[in-house]
Amino acid sequence: MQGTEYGDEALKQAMATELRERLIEAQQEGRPLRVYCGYDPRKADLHLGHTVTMRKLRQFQDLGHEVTFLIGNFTSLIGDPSDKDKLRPRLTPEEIEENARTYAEQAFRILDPAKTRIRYNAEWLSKLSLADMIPLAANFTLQQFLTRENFRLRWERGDPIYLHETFYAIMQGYDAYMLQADVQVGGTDQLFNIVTAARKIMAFLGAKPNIAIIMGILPGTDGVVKMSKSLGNHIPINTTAEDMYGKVMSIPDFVMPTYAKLVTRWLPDEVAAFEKALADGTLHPRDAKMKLAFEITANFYGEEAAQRAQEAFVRLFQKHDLPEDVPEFHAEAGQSVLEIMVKAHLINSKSEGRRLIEQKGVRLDGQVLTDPNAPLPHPGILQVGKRQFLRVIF
RNA sequence: GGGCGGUUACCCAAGUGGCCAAAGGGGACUGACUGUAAAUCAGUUGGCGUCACGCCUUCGGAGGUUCGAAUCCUUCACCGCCCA
Repeated sequence: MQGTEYGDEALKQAMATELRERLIEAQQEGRPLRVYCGYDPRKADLHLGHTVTMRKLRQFQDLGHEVTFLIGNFTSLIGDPSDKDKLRPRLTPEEIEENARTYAEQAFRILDPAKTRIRYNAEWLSKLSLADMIPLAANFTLQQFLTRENFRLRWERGDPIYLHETFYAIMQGYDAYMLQADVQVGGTDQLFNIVTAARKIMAFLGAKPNIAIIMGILPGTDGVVKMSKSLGNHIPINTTAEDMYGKVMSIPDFVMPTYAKLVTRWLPDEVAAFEKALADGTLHPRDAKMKLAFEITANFYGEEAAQRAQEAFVRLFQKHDLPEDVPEFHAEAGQSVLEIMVKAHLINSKSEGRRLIEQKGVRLDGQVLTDPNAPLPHPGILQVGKRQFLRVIF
């Protein structure tokens, strides 16, 4: 149950007990547990936050259970209650398919492809009729939805709550039923969908309710707010080992334990030891973070790449040396610093470049440049900000 | 259907005729410092230029009033609250 977050001890105990019972039951029936988690492929690029549930699925896989990676190609057409005010462009089936493919591709950096079933919920949801929906919907009251924090807060704030958003939970419950799931994994934002909706619908349709594994939410690089691309605090999966390593190094010290729990392969004992060593000072926070960054990077890019990323990090930020590979740029003699930066896409606008120069953020071979319009005095290594380098040659 | 209120930069949010490229917070970026791209402190955060000065574009869309509009008027779109 490492990294789980039920927000209620009784619920956690109930789920733990039920999981134990279900394990015994499955064993007697000579079958593995059926575990699933659903993902809506609205965006193609995943970040670390998305991998928390995948890691939990992977653990189940490693223990020999049957894992289904459910792609919500139907639910994603309708929309997720969490972002409400943006009009979502309707994705074409081709776009959804493309997103789903890259989604699965990235997910397989964590999941074992050979042991993962991929299903699409349009397979059954698109066939439900209104007549089918009525008895399903009759399991719920508006009051139940309104007690859900997510909706309640919006209700109190006077934010819109659309009618179709209530379908979402019902559809997710139906997914669980169709997959005959023993266990459903999800983030804390899925608590209602999994515990209230899915269990109710499964029971109503005569199946055994699924057991909820509710994972904590991974904070972003700011350490506080949920990781999300639109907030700019995310660590993308499709990047480089160096970038991932560096981004992990930029998280605040206090969230290290959370990261250790949610996005490493470490066992509970190891995490506890890590936490303890940090708390009593036997592990230096910097070394702890390097260990964390190494583990996370190795997980996605392999040990070797993680090693290289770590070396690059030490060279660049601890010893202030140059990175190994510096891109080259052919400048014409007489080109100004600003022009070179724009041409090499180091900056987005000339104003941005001027600001950087004013802030002493641009260096040539270690010398701070002060005049944006002056021609580059000589070829050399141009450093823009902390981490952008360019070998300028004439 | 009626009445009232709202729509501001990456996000949240102030601004009700000129001192508004637009307060504050978050995020992001830069510098100093260091234990690191952490923490802390300071700064920057629409674009362009002949760059301590000027020009252009932006406050939901389109028109209008005015010497001058994010601010006033008309209209359209969307949202909320109350009434039906």
